[in-house]
Amino acid sequence: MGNRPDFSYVAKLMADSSRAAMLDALLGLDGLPATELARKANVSLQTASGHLSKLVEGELVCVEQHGRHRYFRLASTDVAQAIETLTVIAPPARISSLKDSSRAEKIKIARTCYDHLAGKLGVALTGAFIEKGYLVEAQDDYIVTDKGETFFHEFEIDLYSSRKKRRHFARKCLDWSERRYHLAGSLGHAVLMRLFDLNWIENLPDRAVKITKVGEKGFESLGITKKQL
Amino acid sequence: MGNRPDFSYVAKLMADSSRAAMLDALLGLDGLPATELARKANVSLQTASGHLSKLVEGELVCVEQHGRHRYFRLASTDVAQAIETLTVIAPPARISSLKDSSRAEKIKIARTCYDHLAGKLGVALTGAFIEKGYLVEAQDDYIVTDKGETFFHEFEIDLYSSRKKRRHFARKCLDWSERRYHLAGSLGHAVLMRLFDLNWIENLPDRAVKITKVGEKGFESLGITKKQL
DNA sequence: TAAAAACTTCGGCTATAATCGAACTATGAA
DNA sequence: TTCATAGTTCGATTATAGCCGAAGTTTTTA
Repeated sequence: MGNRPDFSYVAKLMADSSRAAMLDALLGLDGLPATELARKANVSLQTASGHLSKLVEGELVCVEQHGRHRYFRLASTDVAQAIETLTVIAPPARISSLKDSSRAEKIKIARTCYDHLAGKLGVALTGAFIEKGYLVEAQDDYIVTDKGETFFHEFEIDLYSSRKKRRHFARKCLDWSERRYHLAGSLGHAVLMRLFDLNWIENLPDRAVKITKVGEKGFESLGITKKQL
Repeated sequence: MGNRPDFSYVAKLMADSSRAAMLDALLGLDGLPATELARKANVSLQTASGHLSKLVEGELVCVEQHGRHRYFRLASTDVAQAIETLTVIAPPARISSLKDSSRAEKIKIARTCYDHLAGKLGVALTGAFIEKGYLVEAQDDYIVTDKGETFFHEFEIDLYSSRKKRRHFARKCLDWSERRYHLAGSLGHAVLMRLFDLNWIENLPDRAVKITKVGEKGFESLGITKKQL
């Protein structure tokens, strides 16, 4: 290898199935304690602790200490992005039961991707924003138009405080199931939070998301029909 | 894990340092025989053969048989993309010598990324195409404008035969050093080939690329100054 | 001040897989 | 038809690292 960063180091950290299960759980945005992550990965607390120190050492994960609790999070959205990009070329999950199959279907329709909306719904919503002229595409980001400023204001999303955040504002993110870009960054996060507030969507297990009755009408008002999903 | 594809399977394939060295070599676009890949990874032919069957089995790599030779390639640009995205969060290569440091610098300025141009130069060139109105951004791709059609024709790139290829035409690709998108796909490839033909750039080791004297003037005519790089 | 909870460290066991020598197959050249 | 080249398969060895039991540290609760 030349003088490029060594990607195999990161790959090694993601390669172990226990660590992968923990990273997967951490894609869920909430900071989780070691006990919870041990449970998700089906290993003892000691084993989990060892894995977590490796992930922290490798800067894939960071810790916040609150008294005797230590909450683990993904270190950056880049880590989430890397996991999603690997998922694009990963072999599809083997479907062993009817229940699995319906779950797999749901997760492709709508899910959260780290801290924003992904799946068919995420892609469709981003498409609708562009269609209506609220967003335009730029190199690595989306740009909010004047029309968009008005819209997001009416949608009760505070663009000012989103922009202030020390992170990308309207980043593009590649989706593993749709292989299309969709809105991420602090604006993507704010949109997701607003959709929960409005009760347009509800959480299902494994980061899948369900569209409520109210949501169906809401998304239709933005030009997204049920058929598209 | 829910019913998502298992990214740890792919990570495991990339985690071994011998396989990583092979994948790294294959980012260089040329199909390479097993003997060559064994040499790059510093392992015996038997070991290399074992690794390569795993990579093929995992669909990260594909083979073309020509008589007793078997040429290995990355299976898709998505694989190259996944490697590049992992590289974004990988720890920087440790710089142990002055020679390493200048090599690391060179590789950030200009290099080939799989089959197209990347690094500062790749990003700057793509930026110039957009600036001059030859390309506009779309969701996952760039679109060639009418002005662009004329330009690429004058630049002696055959858009028709690039479009015909069974692959993305003007895809976006994320760069690990610049963290910016740049032009990939068959058009990105054609541009790279044309730059070699014009003798604007020359190959250095490890996929780094050097701008020639002729190239300096050429890139300047496209509005890319040496300072930008 | 004692006990419980959250987590880490240490040590030994075990399974996985990376490695290469040796033997094998298949293609191409002399 | 014989030899060389390119590559694969098999088997034995070895190193790595994942795993948990046991014991330790620190903080909160009682």
